[in-house]
Amino acid sequence: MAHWLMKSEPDAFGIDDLAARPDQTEPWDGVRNYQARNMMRDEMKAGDTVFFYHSNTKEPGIVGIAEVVREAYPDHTAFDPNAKYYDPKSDPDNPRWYMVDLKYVRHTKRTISLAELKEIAANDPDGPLADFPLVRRGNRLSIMPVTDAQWALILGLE
DNA sequence: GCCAACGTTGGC
DNA sequence: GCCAACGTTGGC
Repeated sequence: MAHWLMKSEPDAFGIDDLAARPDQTEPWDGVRNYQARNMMRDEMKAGDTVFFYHSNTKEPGIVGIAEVVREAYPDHTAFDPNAKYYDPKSDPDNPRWYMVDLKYVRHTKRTISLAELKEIAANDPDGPLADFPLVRRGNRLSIMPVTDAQWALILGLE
């Protein structure tokens, strides 16, 4: 089972919003980045576990865990001219954008902050977090893979 | 709110 | 196919 980290702005859709959804499940629509799309479309499998990350907030960090419950299917919001992430170049017969469904698993016991993860990476340059994209300067990927070692280390910080 | 980093667009 | 301009992300 693979692991992932997915970013969301809590002002737009946070871990509490996911927990409050019917069946605690939400389609992860609006991804308009090819690298992120490719990971969702080609690699994410049902049962994969996900660190839910809050970005663009006072204390950015990992706040919860979710699970992939539906594998990639076309993101229909790209076809809707009234949708926020409408993309006129995405054709229903040849969809450009995909989404998965995420289900809430639990909150982490505390926020595992970006600052803390960066510090660990800096103090252990050969450790599991050394090549974790999240702690790299200028990283803007909204979806990234998490190795087993990274997953275990981060969960151990709770 | 600033701004660095980076992806995308479009002219040539 | 290059690359400047532009838009977005996201930490601080």
